[in-house]
Amino acid sequence: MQYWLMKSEPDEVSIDDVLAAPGHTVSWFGVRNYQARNFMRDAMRPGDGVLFYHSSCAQPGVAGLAEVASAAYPDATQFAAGGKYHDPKATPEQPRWSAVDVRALRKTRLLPLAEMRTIPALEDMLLLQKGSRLSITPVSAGQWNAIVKLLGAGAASLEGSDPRV
DNA sequence: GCCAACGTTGGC
DNA sequence: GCCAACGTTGGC
Repeated sequence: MQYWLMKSEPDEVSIDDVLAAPGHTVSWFGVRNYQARNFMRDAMRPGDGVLFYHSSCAQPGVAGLAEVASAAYPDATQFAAGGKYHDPKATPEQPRWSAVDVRALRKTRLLPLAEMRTIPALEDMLLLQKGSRLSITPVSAGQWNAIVKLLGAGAASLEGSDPRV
């Protein structure tokens, strides 16, 4: 079991959007960074915990808890000629980009980026490192537990009695 | 809108 | 393999 932080622009896909989707699940497509792709393709497993982070918005920060809901599969948008995510060098035989399904578990209070920066237990988070821009980053168990604690009782564990919405 | 920082591309 | 140019990210 591993933990991840995944960034989404709420104008595109917010935690509310995922909770409103069928099965509270969406396909995480459109990643076009090799490091982020490698995390999805090589390291993510169904059931991994996900901090759902809102980026490029007025109030950047962790907005909810989610989980990885599938193994990685080829991102279909890479094959769509004329589409925003088209990659002319990708073919169905030799796909370049991967996606996973992500299921929202619950919306939390917003944990602002500025607050995260003040918490000693989080100082090593990749998200907080200078110049870090990766849209998917691994989160340690200690960082996960510290954040879940900050977000309040009931969020303490993904394996809890009923953490789902 | 600004701009620092990073990733990718492509000429050489 | 180097590195300049360009594009993107994302906080502020």
